Amino acid sequence: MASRPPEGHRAAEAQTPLRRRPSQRRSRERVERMLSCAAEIIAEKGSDALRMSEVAQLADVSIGSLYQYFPDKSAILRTLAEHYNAECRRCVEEALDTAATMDELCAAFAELVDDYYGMFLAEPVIRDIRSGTLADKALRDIEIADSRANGALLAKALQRVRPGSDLQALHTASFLIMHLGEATMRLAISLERRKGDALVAAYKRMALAELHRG
Amino acid sequence: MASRPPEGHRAAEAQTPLRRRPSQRRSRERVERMLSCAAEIIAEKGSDALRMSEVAQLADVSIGSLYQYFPDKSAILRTLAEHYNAECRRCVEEALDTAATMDELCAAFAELVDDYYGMFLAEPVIRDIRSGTLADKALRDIEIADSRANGALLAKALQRVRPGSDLQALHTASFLIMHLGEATMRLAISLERRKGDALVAAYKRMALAELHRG
DNA sequence: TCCGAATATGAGTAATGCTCACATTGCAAA
DNA sequence: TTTGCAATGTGAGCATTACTCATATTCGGA
Repeated sequence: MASRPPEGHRAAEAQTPLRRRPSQRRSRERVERMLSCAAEIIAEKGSDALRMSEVAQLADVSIGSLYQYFPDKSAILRTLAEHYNAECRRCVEEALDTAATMDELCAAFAELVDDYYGMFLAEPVIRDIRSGTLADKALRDIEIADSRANGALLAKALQRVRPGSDLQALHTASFLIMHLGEATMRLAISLERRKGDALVAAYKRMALAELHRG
Repeated sequence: MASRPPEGHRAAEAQTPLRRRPSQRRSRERVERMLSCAAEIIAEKGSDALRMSEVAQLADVSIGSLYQYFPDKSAILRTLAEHYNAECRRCVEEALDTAATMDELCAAFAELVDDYYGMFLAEPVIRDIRSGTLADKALRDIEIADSRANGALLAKALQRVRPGSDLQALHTASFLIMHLGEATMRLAISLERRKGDALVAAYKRMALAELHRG
């Protein structure tokens, strides 16, 4: 057949969900358009209602072109998810990296939780993609990897602030705290606002207590 | 095997997902067969790979008959989920209702977590249906309702053991603890065994600390 | 200007959830 | 027993949708 995926240059290259890497400007812009149109549709109707044909139509692109770059529907969701996760990770890193004492770290974490919650409330696409309303194994794996990455950042900060802790235990606890944070957000946004707020507050208390204990 | 969902006697009975209630013996047995065959397929290949045509074939029933009772595919999953949830709820109730002191309650809770984890590990159908690998809004709602019900049981026990607490806060915390317990299980079973065990242990510590604090 | 590679196209295929018009069976009253 | 109606059973076929592929077009550089 054709020359297929970008003949792997570096072995370590994380596999892009893209089937074909757009090299010319035209195609790069088209891929951008496909993604933003997909996000638009998700924001409006939810990812369950995402139809490949509709993405193509809205992006003014043929279905064939869509599949030229995205091997399947899930690849679009994955690309969007990874995009948003990378953004969030930067926030987490920035928030936690500056804390020098335990108290500062706890304050930073508390603020981070609120920011995260605010983002879930404000961003329909994030809300939808992470809402677990997805039948996508790959998406779940991405989410777990994201929790793990955020957990690593938290563990690093904890170790800096209170050295000498058991590293293994630190990573486990941090991973869990981050993952349960996401679970809490997902649950909270599916409830009426007041109850959601209360849940997030309860989670914050629980997580902070765990941080203090170590 | 079992005798169907509780034949709705009370008006408050939640609406069965069944489209039509089988009244004659033949049809009752057929519906049983449909459900157990569906469970069998899920155990073998996962609910993603569940095909209505395959359920019908395995249960030796026509597709038309399947749809005579289950309005759609999701209804099968919902029925199974509610069945398992009811079973679990009975365990939770039994475990928590006998505790008379705070220490007893904590011990009961700790044992409950282990039992729950064991069940997730042992039951492929539960594992699959609750694994979030589902694109089903209705399923999510059922799961949330389940957390809420289990949370109510925990709140009741807490109030008995340590009266005079803020009821509202108690319910919020209990709901969250139960829901995060499920989130932890789901995460744990998708990891290698050792790491899963460590996560569950970490969750247990966190939850017990929260119980003690109140 | 011209060629090979990159890119674009959309009619067509396959898989599958679900419907519906009709057939069969069970039950009870006549 | 017969009869009639409701409950139950059937499966060919419809509708939707993810995805393919043979072909056409465009781009970039020689």
